[in-house]
Amino acid sequence: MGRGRVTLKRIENKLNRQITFSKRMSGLMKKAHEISILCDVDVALIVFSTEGKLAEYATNSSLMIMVLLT
Amino acid sequence: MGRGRVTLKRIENKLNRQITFSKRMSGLMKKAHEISILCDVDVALIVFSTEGKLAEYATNSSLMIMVLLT
DNA sequence: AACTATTTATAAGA
DNA sequence: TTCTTATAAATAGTT
Repeated sequence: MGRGRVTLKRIENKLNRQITFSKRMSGLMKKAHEISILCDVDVALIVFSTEGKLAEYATNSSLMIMVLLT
Repeated sequence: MGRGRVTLKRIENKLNRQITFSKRMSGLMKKAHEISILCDVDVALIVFSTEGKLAEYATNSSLMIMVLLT
């Protein structure tokens, strides 16, 4: 997407990696939300690094899973 | 996307709902894989309905979580 | 299961 | 670092 092709390889520059993470995480959560509504499913999504948990998304009914993992 | 706009509402037709689930689940797992590589993070993604678990995706290091939930 | 017209996501740029 | 925009990518409807 965007101005160039994606190369599936760790982004070495830390700032660029953080920027990409922030943008893509929004996209991923939006997609997760959409599939949950459109297809009437529950979704639990957890993203973490060695630093700890970075982000999470969960529909109501899968909240229990998130609690277990928090 | 595609030939029409998305309306964020449960797809009532069961076949269409299953088709959309299949298409979007592929997309979601691809995106999850991409962010894990590009941003060097671990991702766990679980999708289920009242029928049971439908799909899952997890990077190596978050496999433990998936095992807990299986 | 393929195709493609279009919408949507996003990499760079400002 | 929020906003823009050119372009890549996802996908809704179709076959």
